[in-house]
Amino acid sequence: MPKVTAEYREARRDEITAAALRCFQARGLAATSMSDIIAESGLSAGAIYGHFEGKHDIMMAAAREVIGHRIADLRELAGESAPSPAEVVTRMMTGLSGDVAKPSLLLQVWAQAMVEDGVRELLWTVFADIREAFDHYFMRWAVEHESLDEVAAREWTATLMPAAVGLAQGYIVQSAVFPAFDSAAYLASVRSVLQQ
Amino acid sequence: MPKVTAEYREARRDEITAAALRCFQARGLAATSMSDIIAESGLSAGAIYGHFEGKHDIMMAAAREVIGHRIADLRELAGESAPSPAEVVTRMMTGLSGDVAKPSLLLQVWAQAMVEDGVRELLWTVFADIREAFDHYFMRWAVEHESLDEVAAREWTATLMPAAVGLAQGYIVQSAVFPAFDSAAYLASVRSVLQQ
DNA sequence: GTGTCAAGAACGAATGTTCTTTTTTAGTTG
DNA sequence: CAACTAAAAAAGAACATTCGTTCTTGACAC
Repeated sequence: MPKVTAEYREARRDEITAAALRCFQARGLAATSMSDIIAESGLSAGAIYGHFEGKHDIMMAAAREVIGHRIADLRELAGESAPSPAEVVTRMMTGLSGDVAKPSLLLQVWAQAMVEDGVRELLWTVFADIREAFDHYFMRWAVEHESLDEVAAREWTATLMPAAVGLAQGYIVQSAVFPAFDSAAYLASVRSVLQQ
Repeated sequence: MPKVTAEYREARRDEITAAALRCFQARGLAATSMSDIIAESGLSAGAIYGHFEGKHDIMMAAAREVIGHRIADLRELAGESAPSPAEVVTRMMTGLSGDVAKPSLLLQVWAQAMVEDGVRELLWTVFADIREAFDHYFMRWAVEHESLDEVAAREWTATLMPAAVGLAQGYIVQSAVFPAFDSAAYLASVRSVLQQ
């Protein structure tokens, strides 16, 4: 029989995850040590190991936190009137600001996925979700605004998809790498190449 | 007075760098240890520290090796007849295959740049070079094929630039992350959004 | 033989994790 | 409602291991 409520435990977990995210942001995913996380959280080693199995477990929780949020943004578009491809991609990118998922953290997660199976699989499912959402919106746009039949719309969407995803990824790379990244200019550029 | 020739020393350095690159590719930049590099190179700790100051020094050499090659490709375009933006971006991406700069390694370097000043500065200079090259080709195309005057060409280029760079970065991310990445489809998609 | 190179044992510091101890908690009893 | 209890959570010292680096030794080139 537990001595604290489930809510309390979950809150503690979130606390630790948040501290870990701050460390990952500052020092990088791989370079962050347990001591760093312990110090940042203000807790002790024993406390943390009561909530997570180990460093790998914390990293996965942090990665989930970081890349999971991207989907929610896209779902919100569902209610609005059929958005153009440029609007869909724009939403994906602007949703980043103010999120836990700082671009530099996303970059860290991507790099970690090259090396760690768990992160890679997590990343695949998220990218699959994003593509599915893009596909939904693009198809609708193709039929309603480009006046294409189902077959032509499918082809049009398939052609557009890689570049649309790539533009979103480029946004993340550039905003992470360049200190004076001009977000508005990038969005304008995206609108321009995706024509409207 | 050295007992071996300068060529011998440089060859040794390259040997070590190559071994390090193999390790970085397999285990990731941050997770690779000196023991890994020592074992992979077949040399000893003493030998390696005779050629590099330390791990940081090796990482920088590897990073230079990885991202430095991107420029050479672009320079080759200079001779050919004014390439279209799509051709420029395509060249940037296709040049990756068969290079030391495997996309997954580039991703590692980008992530490392978030954390290590030396790598970040190196990355900035490379990206600046790439943009400069893009700028050169885009301007020429704007004047010769879009019949724009200098001022309009500059604006046209500025609008196109962020997306063009982003598309190239998206290619790297996708080819690194997705096991079944369809390179040809991506290139077709780029040609499509950059119209021709 | 003198001066450089390579080998690999050796070093302290830092790593992720566990273990023991102390503190806190919720539930029970008087 | 106060005191007690059993159990769980937190603290932090302690652990073996691995880290990056240095040092000592022997081998080899000129």
